[in-house]
Amino acid sequence: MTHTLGPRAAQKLQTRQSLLEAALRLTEEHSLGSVSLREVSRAAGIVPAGFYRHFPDVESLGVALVEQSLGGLRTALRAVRSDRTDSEEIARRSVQVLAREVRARRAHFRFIARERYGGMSRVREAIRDQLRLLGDELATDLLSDGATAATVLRRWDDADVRVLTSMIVDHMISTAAAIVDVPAGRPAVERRIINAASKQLRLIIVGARHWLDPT
Amino acid sequence: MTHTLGPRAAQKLQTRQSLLEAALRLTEEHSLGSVSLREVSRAAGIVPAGFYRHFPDVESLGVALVEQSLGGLRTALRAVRSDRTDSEEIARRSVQVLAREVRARRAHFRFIARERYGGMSRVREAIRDQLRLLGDELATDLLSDGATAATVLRRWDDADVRVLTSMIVDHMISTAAAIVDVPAGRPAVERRIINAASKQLRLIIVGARHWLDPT
DNA sequence: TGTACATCAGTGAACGCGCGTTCACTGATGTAC
DNA sequence: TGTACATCAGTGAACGCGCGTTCACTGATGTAC
Repeated sequence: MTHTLGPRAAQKLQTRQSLLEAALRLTEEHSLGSVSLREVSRAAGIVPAGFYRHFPDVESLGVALVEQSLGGLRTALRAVRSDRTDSEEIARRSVQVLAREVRARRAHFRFIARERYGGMSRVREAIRDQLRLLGDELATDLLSDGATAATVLRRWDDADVRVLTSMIVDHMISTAAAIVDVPAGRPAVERRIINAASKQLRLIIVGARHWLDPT
Repeated sequence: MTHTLGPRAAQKLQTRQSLLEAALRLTEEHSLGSVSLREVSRAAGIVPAGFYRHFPDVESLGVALVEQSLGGLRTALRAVRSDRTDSEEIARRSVQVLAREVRARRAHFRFIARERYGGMSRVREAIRDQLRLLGDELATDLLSDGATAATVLRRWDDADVRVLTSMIVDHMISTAAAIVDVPAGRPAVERRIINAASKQLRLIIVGARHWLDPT
């Protein structure tokens, strides 16, 4: 059985969370690579030496942050696709969920966009792994029995399906990056981006539908 | 008239170039934000104080690097599209040119991919501006008289054309980022990425062709 | 329940180091005559 | 062409500062009996 945490363990968890949140906040300005261990510790309200009780270095904290961020997104997207309708509908709603998630956890996505290519190597790796998982899950769902998309996609070979899903995932992350870059308080710009993203995703789907017989 | 540079000005230009190249080399490891003025100067073979004869700070050097990198890509792509054939052909050759450019100036593209979202704010801005120009140029070319694509695209409104071209540009940069991330000496992986990228670009084109009458 | 000892999250001081920036300088190149 | 002065790319030393890491520590929480 998982027995309740004692006060000590609970406090430790809370401090750990403070460190993660502090890093997220500091990452809005620069990338994680230029955030110092002392800065994070200070922002989390502990002394620098205390940092080592939680992570061996800032990069490891970054890896934890990736898992927290993209793990959450995966959960949210799984929920959308679970009650499945046709692929257009899934697409439209996926963008909606993405936009909602991005708004709700803007800092997390800014972090992912920042670090995806710009970050420290283990952080980049962690992101790549999580995005691969996202693509795999999407492929499974698209090929599953219930979805209408399956009737088209079942004629594709597996490699092509993965090409498609990784394109969709890429598009998702680019969209998140673009939304996150919108200066605060410019909802019109944000709406334009979301609009464009929906169109682009629909364009991908139209392309997929006509892939095997382009005329 | 532009008269030949004296030895002094020529030497200055050469040092400036050394600084840019040094920054590019150092950027293969970390992002520019965590490269120090002293590191760059050292790598370029001058004393730290000498740096200020060329740039007020590392960020400004970054902006110069963006212009050098993406300016070159724009020139190369303009050449591809100038002898125009049908859009499918343009697409295929664009990916080829991109792949060739990326191989030829790998460090430049790693830099762009790194800094696009992860970098310092003025560098990000410079990249955004250059990519917007790339998208504009592509839109102009696609709508121009000679291209077959024009017969389809002329029925689109301008905003939709820009949605399409920015999608293509995004795809291009993602592809470059992916290629650059390939560990050296894994040509098979690189070929797989280029292959996938070509398919994805073709899928975009198929989608565009059927955009106005899906079914 | 009470006691004696173990654990360990967080402390506070100390260290050596590379950083960005300043400054007065040097000496080769450039310019005016 | 030669001379006298101006320019300015690069020098070298110095500064104060925040950094990552180490260490012995404290005192609240946890555990065994």
